Amino acid sequence: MIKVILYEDNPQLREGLTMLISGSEGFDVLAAFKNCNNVIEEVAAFTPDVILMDIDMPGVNGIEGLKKIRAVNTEVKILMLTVFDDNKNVFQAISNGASGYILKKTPPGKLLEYIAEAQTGGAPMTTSIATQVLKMFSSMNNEKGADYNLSDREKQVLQLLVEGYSYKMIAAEMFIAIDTVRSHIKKIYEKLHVNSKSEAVAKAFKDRIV
Amino acid sequence: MIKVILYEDNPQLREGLTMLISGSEGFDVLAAFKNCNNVIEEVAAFTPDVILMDIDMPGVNGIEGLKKIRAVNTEVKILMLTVFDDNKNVFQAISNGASGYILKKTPPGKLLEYIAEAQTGGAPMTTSIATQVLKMFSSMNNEKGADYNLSDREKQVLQLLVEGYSYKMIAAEMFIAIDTVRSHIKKIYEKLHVNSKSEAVAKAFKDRIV
DNA sequence: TGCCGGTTCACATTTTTATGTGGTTGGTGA
DNA sequence: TCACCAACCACATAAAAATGTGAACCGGCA
Repeated sequence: MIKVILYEDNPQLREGLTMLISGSEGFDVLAAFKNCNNVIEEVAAFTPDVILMDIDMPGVNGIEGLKKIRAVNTEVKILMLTVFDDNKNVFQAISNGASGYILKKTPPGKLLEYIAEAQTGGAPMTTSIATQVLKMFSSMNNEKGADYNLSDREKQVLQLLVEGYSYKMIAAEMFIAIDTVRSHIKKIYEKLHVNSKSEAVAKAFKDRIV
Repeated sequence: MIKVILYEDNPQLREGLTMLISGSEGFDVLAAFKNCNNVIEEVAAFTPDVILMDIDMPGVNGIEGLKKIRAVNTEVKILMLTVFDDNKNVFQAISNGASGYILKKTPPGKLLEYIAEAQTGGAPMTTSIATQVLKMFSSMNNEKGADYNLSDREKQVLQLLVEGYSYKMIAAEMFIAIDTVRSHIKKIYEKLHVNSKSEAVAKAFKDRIV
């Protein structure tokens, strides 16, 4: 028996979901609330397996509710429920430890399936959500394009600079003279269009050269 | 009719998948290859809707194949296929524009469903993969914890350091004497446990102080 | 009230960086 | 073969940064 509690401000939907879930074999709705004002106490009292959390609620919204719960409980599964596959909310939800993110228009059968998946540790999401998540990821990491034509040796020097090595230490590490380190760094600065160590380090981080 | 091409080095699996997919209503396997050596030409020649790409292939592996395709074609759907829900590969795949990521042990029915979902723009993934993706996301954004008790003024100085300002420029920017800048920076170094500008900058980036 | 931390400034010294101007070697490609 | 460039090294000088010591002012807090 999977124990569920429910946060949803719309009375019709709250009733509907409760009936749907409680009426299904293997599921039980312990309680349903119309806001997150006492979410911590309620979760502690009912110890549910899965929480269905509407995002668009007046007062304390679902994301806030999620944060509150996760601050004290990292175990319980929390499924975020929303009408929109809104970019910002998706990001907020999953970076705050939501177990899954599903649309309200999900058909009843799928919904139950998702709850069950969440309970066993899966991360159910509708494919439209998954698409968003993937897009966010790929937009985040792809832009490493410019490597500024740094040579291998120059990259190595830059790497050590980033790790806080002084010229002397780099020379020792790379078995070359300190003056050679200097000339490498001079070239690096030219290629990166900077003129100080810290700028080079910052640029290395920003442009993900390292 | 969904047009599929297939990259898989294992002959049995290649044959099996081909038969499964081609034998299903609405699906057709145009071709199946055992490596990615000519992936660009092949994709251009067959113009498939969906590509099934094994990750663990000798020679040019699936991730490389993915990159090659995405370099010239951002439209075709590419489903990555693997035996492991390996963290690094998942990350690599989705940040390089994979349309979905599924395990080989996925049952045949589900597999066809996933291909169809991919074709219509969804992002199919098994729940175990989705869990990984979510974990990656939340681990990425949550850790800003340590702010090292920097005072407001110290944060401001650090901010300017990161942007490549010299002591002199910081003094001018903040309307204080250069010696004051020095003492701020000294304190910053103490709090961050570093002893050079570039280390401080690197730490600021790593720990997301800025 | 006295102490603490943040902020401000000053002076002095050493170390590190930045810049300039050279040079040698070895491999690559026209 | 010759030009080019990465990688190596040297010497010199100016600028910047790191370190040390000391001190004044202010606000909050015990």
